[in-house]
Amino acid sequence: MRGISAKSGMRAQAVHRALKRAILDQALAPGSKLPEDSIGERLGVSRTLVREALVRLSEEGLVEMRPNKGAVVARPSLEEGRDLFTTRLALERLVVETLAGQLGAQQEQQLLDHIGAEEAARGHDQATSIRLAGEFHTLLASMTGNATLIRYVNELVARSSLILALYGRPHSSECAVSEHHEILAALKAGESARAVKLMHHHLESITTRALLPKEQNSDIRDVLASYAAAEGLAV
Amino acid sequence: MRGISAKSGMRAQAVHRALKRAILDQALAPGSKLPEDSIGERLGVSRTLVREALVRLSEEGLVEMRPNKGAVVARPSLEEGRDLFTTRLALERLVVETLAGQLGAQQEQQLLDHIGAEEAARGHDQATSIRLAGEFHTLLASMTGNATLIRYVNELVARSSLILALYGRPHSSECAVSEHHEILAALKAGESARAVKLMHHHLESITTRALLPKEQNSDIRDVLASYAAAEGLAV
DNA sequence: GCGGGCCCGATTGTAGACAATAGGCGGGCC
DNA sequence: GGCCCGCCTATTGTCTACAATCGGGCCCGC
Repeated sequence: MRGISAKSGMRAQAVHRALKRAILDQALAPGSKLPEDSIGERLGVSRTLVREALVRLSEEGLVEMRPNKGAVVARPSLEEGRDLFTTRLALERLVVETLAGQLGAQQEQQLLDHIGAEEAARGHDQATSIRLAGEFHTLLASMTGNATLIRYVNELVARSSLILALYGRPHSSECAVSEHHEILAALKAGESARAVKLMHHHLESITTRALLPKEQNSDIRDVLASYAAAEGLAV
Repeated sequence: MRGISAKSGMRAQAVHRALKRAILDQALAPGSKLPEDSIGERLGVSRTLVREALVRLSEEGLVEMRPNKGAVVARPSLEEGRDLFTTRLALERLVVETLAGQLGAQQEQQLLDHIGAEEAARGHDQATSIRLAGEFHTLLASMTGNATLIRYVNELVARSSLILALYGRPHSSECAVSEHHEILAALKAGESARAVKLMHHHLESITTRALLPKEQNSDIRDVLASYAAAEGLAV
């Protein structure tokens, strides 16, 4: 079985996408080791291509390459996470400012459809729900037509998944769908300032809802308690 | 002569820096071909390392990799340039908002020193002058301590050099030093809004001073006129 | 028993060989 | 004479082999 099929030149890209998806799906959790041979063997390519993919991913901030020690899925600190959301807000602010009052009918429909899909997935498909929530933001960004902006928003949304995977509560992104709808409404109405305010509130609430619960749980005994219970150990 | 000396693991990075510097110095002009063997031979490394560096540079937007056709120094269109500056403004706005009223004495001195260096270079050393102008912005960004923000501002400043190399008038960045000084003053005074406004004006004036002279000169006859004159052709 | 240094396996770092592709050149066909 | 087609070369795409490095375990001296 060759997971990667296509012709020359596309395979490096395929490896990159495969790893990226695996990371974003949390099939590869933050901190996981990424040995070049194992990956290459599993994907049917040589270390060369795996290496290229890892370099790309490290440039995107999804993977950390430690010299002579191998690559791991990035494990951003909570502070890095907060900084990331701060930066993300600055860029998404530009997105809504650019888009306010400028959406074509087709784009509005596309956004409505997307929100519909989010509502459909809500509650019964956690993984899809989270993915769609992120894609709403990348979809908005893509409508600006600003290549640099699109690229950065994509990167930051992807990295946000890592942050939420590490520090987010379960179910924390559930109630965001209505906020997406409000943002769209403000954009349609051309109310730039309101759209910015809504986006601000939206991202802020993600960080406070999901991130702030920083109960400095660095005591390894507490951390291990639930695992111990799951294994029938330690009372 | 081995331009690259250091020990294992650092050489790929060295190649990357060498190429990046060459591009930013315009020793490698936008559009230049970047053949892997020639570069490797010149730098005393194998194509493997050159390739890794090129991949990194392409992720940073300084190099464009066309499948099976080799890499070239990126040649952003004028529209991409404008979008880039729009995005850059959004991020630098965050920089000054973050920094306003927060600068330590040591940081203020560092910025003053830098502006001093800019003034010293003004007029008689064009290349240095341009480089220092960019570094003022990366220096500001670095003081935020926001890793993501720093990284993106660095990238955009670097790419801005490409844009200015392609579309900028000579001497266009000469009068910017005083604007840097004004921004610093606003930051010291903690006047966030004024700092934002100054930064906005500063970047805007770069784009209008240097970029806007977009006299849709797509008629090849016009484009060639000056070259013809320089060669004593075509009257 | 304990600490430190050496050896060894696993993994990364780098090079060079081989395969595949693009684009130019020349020959042949209209 | 011009156009199309198939070789040919230069260059990229990918692999495999070899060298360097890290971390862990073992042995030894204390």
